[in-house]
Amino acid sequence: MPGAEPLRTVYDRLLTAYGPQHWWPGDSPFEVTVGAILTQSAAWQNVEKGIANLKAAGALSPEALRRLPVEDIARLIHPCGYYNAKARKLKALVLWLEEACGDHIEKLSTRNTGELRRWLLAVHGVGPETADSILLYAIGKPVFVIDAYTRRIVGRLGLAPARDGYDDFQRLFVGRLRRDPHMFNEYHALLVRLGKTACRKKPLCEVCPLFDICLFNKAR
DNA sequence: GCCCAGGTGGGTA
DNA sequence: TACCCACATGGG
Repeated sequence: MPGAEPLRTVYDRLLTAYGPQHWWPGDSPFEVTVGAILTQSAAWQNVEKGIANLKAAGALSPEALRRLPVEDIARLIHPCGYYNAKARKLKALVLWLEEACGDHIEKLSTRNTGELRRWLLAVHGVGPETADSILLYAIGKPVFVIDAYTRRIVGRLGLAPARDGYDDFQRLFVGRLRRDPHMFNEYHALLVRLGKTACRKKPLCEVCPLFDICLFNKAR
């Protein structure tokens, strides 16, 4: 595949350095889906607290979330931040799940990926990253998730202009790599791992597996 | 006290 | 279409 080499190199190096990341954390496709909403512009540590609260309250199911008043959901997910906004988003999501698949997320795997993505994007609170996280991590579709870490890292490697849009970044990966959900899953998780550790702080650059090919270092 | 974390929607020019 | 802002907690 044309242009695939740099992306393969990055993947191989990250996998060697960090090993499999076993993503997405979550006991069920529904928990993964809820996590995709709660993690919007939030630290995962806070998301875990919200999910634990939902579990403890017996509220981590589509039926329970449809039944609960939005104020109660907001209280349970308080640690996640934007709790009022996210409570409304969860409501919209579980209403959609009932309509889309009768709450059986696994049934969605047989549907056309593009149609499913457009359908998800029409749900309040589901943008491109959230839709793709659900498609890949909850449904197993071969879509590449682009997040802030991915943009930053790809930009620093000089593989794409940092101001490119979501779809531009996605085409970069999907167009140059084989469409393998397992590899896309691992690749995105590894980019987040890198972003959370070495890529976050300048002094840690020396331990970054991509140190020598990072423009950020060459410019210094 | 400040910055940022696995974004999205709505309003305005 | 392209910005700008609201939405909010918790850890470093």
